[in-house]
Amino acid sequence: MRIYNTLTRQKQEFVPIAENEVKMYACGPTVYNYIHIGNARPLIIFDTLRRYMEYRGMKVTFVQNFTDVDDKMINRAKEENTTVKQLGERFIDEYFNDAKALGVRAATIHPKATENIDAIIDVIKKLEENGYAYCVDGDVYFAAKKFAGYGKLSKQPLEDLEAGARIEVGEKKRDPMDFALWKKQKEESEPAWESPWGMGRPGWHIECSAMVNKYLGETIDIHAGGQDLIFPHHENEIAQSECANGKPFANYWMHNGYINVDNRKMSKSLGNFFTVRDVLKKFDGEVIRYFMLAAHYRSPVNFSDELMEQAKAGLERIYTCIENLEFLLENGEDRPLTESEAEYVKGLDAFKQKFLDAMDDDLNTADAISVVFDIVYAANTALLTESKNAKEAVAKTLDLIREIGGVLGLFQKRKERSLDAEVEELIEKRNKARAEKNWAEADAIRDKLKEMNIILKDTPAGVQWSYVE
RNA sequence: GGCGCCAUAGCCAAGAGGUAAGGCAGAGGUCUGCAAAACCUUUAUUCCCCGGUUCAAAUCCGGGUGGCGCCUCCA
Repeated sequence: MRIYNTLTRQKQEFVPIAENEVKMYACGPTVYNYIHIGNARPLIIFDTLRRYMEYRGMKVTFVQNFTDVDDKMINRAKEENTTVKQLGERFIDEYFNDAKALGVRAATIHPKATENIDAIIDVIKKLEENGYAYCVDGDVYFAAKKFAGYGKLSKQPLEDLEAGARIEVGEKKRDPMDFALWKKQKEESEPAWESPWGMGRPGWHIECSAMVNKYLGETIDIHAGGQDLIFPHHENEIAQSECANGKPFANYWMHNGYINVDNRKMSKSLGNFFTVRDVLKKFDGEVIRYFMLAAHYRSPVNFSDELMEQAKAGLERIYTCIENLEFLLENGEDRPLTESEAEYVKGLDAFKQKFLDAMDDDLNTADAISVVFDIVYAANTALLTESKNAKEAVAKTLDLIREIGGVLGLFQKRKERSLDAEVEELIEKRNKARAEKNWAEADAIRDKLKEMNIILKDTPAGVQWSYVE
């Protein structure tokens, strides 16, 4: 598998440190609000990457943190008249609700900053020992210029960075490029922990370094996140981890592109964001997931209702096919494949290979989805027109769609397969009316069922029904 | 100012030297008692523009134009 590595700005063959084992870390959300659709993109993308690697037989340890203490948390807790702890707990719960709706599995480990203060302090201590950190009146800073590799991820020359850097009022850094590792407690009400530098809390960047180190080790395979984290967050993580451990931090850096609204980056700070929760009121989580995976993860994508409608319609084409195949399977025959069916089944293998090739090429999920449409087309032309198919041909098609879907986190929904007696009776009555060419009654019954959200289709293999919301 | 990304049909979107995938929407048709679904036909002689390299360029190089991002909390 080839992966685009931000560190080298190239697609590279992915070679894990330990054979068939992947250690992967992604920066998770700060839990002071519902996640927005822009947060959803990396969640869905890297969940898909993890699923694919597992599918290819690798053991993936995936760590995604929750930032549950920082300025935003503190401010929000004040506004809501609650504690930082309660705020964090609430939105971590809400995170899992949204993630579930998006088909995003829980990571192997979801560590919280507040539960890893010891590990964080240890890293800062190490940095101090190694001469990269200094304490000024209870605040601890990282001396960026001491690290020769500073800027290697963002490819920013240090001088140019410095020109744009600012020093906030009240900060006591020695150099504009330095950043906080530990922040002194300013008010009683702020959450704080004991440390060698007094009561305080961790800076933002250090928690990721500490958690990677604690849960995955000194060097990991993949570190992932949004492009906006490249600088300064990921740059700082590299500096902290490599200076503490004296070893490379992450071998592959993966960064997803933004979600835009009217071509402008969607972000909490611009206020032009949609929460996942809101979008879920209009569209199924699977539509969101499909939408995200229909474009390459590194390119920017616009978000709008219109685009979501398009995504929904595309997804529906696939589900219609799945439903048709399920119906065909019920009515299929247990018999050997005919020559043309055998030919068709052979073609399925080619589709699978195409899917693997797409995913191997830097997670090209857009191409991977187009393979599903290829399968849909093949099935529609080869199977749908027949009244009796060999069960094997139908089952293999369904299996392949579900297999690919399992990797993409799509196409797993199964419709309820039971009808109540009243509906069964109506369908029976309509069949009778149709046999007698009593079209008026047949249509009346069909309309009535439609009102009950049951849609009937008269197919070569018989009457097929489906339930719609 | 520094660093970087993007531009492919009405819309979305792959393709990254070998002659433009796929989806959505639209139009016409086939099938159907009528529908639905599906299928067929149709929608880019051309990939923002201008040069160059090459037998061959949407793909590589140079120069424009337009849009966006990071450099400050952000996925």
